[in-house]
Amino acid sequence: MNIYDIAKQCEVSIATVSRVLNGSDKVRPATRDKILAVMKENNYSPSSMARGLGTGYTRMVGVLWDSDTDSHFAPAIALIEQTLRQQGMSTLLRTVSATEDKQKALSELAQQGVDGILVAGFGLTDEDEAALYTAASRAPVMVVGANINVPGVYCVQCDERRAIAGLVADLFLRQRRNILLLHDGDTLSNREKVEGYREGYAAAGYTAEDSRIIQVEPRLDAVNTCIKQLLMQRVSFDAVIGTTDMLALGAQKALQRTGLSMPVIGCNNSPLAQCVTPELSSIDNHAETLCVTAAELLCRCLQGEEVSPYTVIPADLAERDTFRR
Amino acid sequence: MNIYDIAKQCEVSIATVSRVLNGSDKVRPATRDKILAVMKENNYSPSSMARGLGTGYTRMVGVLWDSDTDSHFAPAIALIEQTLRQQGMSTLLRTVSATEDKQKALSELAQQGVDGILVAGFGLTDEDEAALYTAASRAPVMVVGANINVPGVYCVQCDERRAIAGLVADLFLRQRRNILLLHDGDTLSNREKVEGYREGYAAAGYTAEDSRIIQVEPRLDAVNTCIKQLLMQRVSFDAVIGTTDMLALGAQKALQRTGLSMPVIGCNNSPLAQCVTPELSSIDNHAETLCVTAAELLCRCLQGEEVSPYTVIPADLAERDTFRR
DNA sequence: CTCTAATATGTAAGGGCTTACAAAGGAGAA
DNA sequence: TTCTCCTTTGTAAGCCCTTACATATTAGAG
Repeated sequence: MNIYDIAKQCEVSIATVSRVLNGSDKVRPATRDKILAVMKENNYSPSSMARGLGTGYTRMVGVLWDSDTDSHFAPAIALIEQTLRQQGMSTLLRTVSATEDKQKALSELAQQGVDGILVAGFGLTDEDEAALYTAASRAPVMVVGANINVPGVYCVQCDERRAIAGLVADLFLRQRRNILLLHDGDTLSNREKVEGYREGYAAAGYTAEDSRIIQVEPRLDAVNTCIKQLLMQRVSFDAVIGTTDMLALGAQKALQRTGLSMPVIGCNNSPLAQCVTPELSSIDNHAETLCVTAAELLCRCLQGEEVSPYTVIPADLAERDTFRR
Repeated sequence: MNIYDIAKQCEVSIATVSRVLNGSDKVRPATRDKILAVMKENNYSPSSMARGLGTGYTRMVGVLWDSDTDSHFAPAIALIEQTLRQQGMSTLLRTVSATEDKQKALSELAQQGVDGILVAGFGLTDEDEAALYTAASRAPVMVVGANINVPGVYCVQCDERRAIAGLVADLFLRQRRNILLLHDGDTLSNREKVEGYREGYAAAGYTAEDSRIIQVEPRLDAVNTCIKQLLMQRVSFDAVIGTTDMLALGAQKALQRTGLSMPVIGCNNSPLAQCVTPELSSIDNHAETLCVTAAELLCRCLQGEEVSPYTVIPADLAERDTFRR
């Protein structure tokens, strides 16, 4: 069943059918109704392929998704899909693991003919900028949760740097001066968090010590080992910030086992944080808002609207059991 | 840059270029090499739209994903995408929330022109069978985690029914005769679990009481309220099985608050289970294996291979803190 | 009842690829 | 050298739409 069949049944030309398909207003209502009726009757739906060929647009957005991210990201990707769908866009999903080549993923996605690209939940590093640039020359690229200054690349980010700086200030007020910062690698996003941490120290007139900025694998057991080692090495600390909830949680569990108690704060405010006992405090990066905003802005961009290349939304702290102590 | 440009640069016809593109063996090696070189040089990639139009295949699989599922499903969807990609297929993601019309989602997906459909993490009910049937008439449908007897619909399932029956038997051996079963609705999958539960009772010569089969919203607070109510109503139980980890976890937390301790077992063995203290026991449905198998079978099916309409893999129990007590 | 100006519809040319069929080229045999 | 018979390449007809442009219809004005 194609557009010709419909046209024939309605005794009109395919152009008229096509107009109806595209919501053109230059069709007499009676004609339109008849065509719509016949379409429905025959359960006709136009070939997205042919349409794509004709217009040059696939109405698909490629979503690049870091599959190693905290699983809290699952709802986020659903939100992205829903938002895109509301704007008439489909979601072509492409996952990338930490060990995979992000650049390759990006270029493959660009070659798939998507109209736009959304990069989400991603530990982007400097090296990825080139790939982003190339991809952006094919289709607008929207990055969630990082700040990348590349033409054609748009960013939506949550101000976690400031949030962490504020958190450090707060801890200082409570005489916590040796704050451990756990992160999971040199990504753009982590780098901002480290900056925030340093800013917090600087604002209080201190200098953050590198020995308390620790990189660790994002697995509970790795964090456990790490904390134990630090204790053995007599590295002193009186509070822990993790750049993800997973890291903070690992630390919390490790401390719990050794009978220690101190403020432990994670990032992302994932569902995990509320599931555990004691409940984990976490910096809320409003992943939902971030994702929805990103998807919406991308769609606007695709519709030819002028869109700001950088959008920030504020973060805040979800204070729970592991905060005041 | 299109196939004509490449053809011109190589001084061959587009047919030859197309043959190279499709890996036909009827091209002289020298010609092939030259064409490949020019393609690479120009960073050419064929239009998937045009290809789709030509062949009738989009090389896309529509993945229908229940966005309300436990977020443990996130890794699963990544696995699906990766498996499909290995087979040369792209993933068109479509999420559906509990309140949305699954049938509509299914038919929209079918109309998008995907070559196959994979239904995952889904609380399917009887009513969805019709939609599955319709969708299956357009493209093969693969359902993960349910057993649906509809032509054109393939299923891959984990034998949770048997696993739960076994679990109940085990609890009986430990003199637990009043096992609470928490589920989150009348889905095909839950129904099987309930059946398993009943089977377990029956095998021991008892009859399961409906008063201990409780439906509850899949939220921690709802479960908490539910358990409290049950205790107030003096419904006696000496063990809890949840059809998801979330449910079991909610029960565990509620019991903990009231100072009670008994075996609590969830389903799905999500990462959550190991993150909490005490660690949650869970029936492992091997979601990863399930997903990979489903994706692979679907691809085989798309390649015209004969595929069994129903595949089962065994479940087993991850025994943790909340099991032996 | 014309004539003009909208408005509604039709025609046909792409868009970039696949593929059946036709044609040309080359190798080996006679 | 000429004649088959493969092998390699080319031609052209789709695939199903969109859309610029041409044409037909209609409404309103005169």
